[in-house]
Amino acid sequence: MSDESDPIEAGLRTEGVRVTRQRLAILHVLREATDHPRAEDILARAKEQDPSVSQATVYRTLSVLEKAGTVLRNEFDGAGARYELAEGGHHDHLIDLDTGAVIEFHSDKIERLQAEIAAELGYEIEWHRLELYGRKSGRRR
Amino acid sequence: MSDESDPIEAGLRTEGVRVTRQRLAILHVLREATDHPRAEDILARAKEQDPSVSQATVYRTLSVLEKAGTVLRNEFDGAGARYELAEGGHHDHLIDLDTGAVIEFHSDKIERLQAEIAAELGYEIEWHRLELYGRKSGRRR
DNA sequence: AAGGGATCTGAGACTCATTCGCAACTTGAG
DNA sequence: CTCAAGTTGCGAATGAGTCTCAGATCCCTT
Repeated sequence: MSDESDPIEAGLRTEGVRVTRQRLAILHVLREATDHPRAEDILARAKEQDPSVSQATVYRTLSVLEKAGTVLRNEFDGAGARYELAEGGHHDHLIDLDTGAVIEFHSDKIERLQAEIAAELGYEIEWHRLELYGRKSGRRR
Repeated sequence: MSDESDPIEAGLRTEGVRVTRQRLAILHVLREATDHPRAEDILARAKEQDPSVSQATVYRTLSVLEKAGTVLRNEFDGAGARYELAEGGHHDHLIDLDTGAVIEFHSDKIERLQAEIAAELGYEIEWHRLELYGRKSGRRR
């Protein structure tokens, strides 16, 4: 069941993170997810695969994976954190205020400007968070 | 004690928001604040001026003032919201990871780029959140 | 200046996401 | 295969923020 050729799994093992059944289930959920699920959703989906997964473990695992750099935590709306796998490079988010859909985007220009601004203020950016909240053009509010 | 010539106060009154002793105390705290205080801090400081102010009222008032556009709510670190008066135009934040200091900045260029990107995706931005987390240049991590 | 109804407020109960404590169970190095 | 260290499930605990409700206050009206 455990695919030793999996790069994420191997990476975790290398970092001394134990790869348990529950963690694999949660990782699997994140891989399949096309949305940015909340802990609650992740728990529900992980249970389908392994009913023994508990809420506490979901939170603990997400925390472990976040520290390992495998998972990213977002807080779009203030109704609980939403998670995504960190694969595929850095990106920011555009949240559709009408549907709640989350669109990922990336702009080197903006990244560069951010670094410039920080430099002007005498800082070096460690990380940043950019979220755009908007509606499809031409929609009545 | 109530200064009728105060623009914020007058504005609220005009919008049908009642100006109470407690609300004035909270408003006063926000005016004096140079940091971006949390609800907890605001409560403590407001109590110095008017001991009758309660936690519930702080939250309710901040919510009322936010809706009125008088106050801005931020969530920098995930340890509770931090507030600031909305006067002085839009700006973004740079958070010093070493000291926790919050530096305000504004860049028309970035704002323009954000709008462009959103437009390309078929969206119009309603509002956005940009936070840079960094350290003073040349500091060892 | 006085009346009075809608709006506010304080206190404490309550919600909800997230974290903890601990005994039992797994993982993985040797 | 063994066993210490790392994990897990459960349920209790936490903490920011919200709600309920009776009493207090604001401020429009007269």
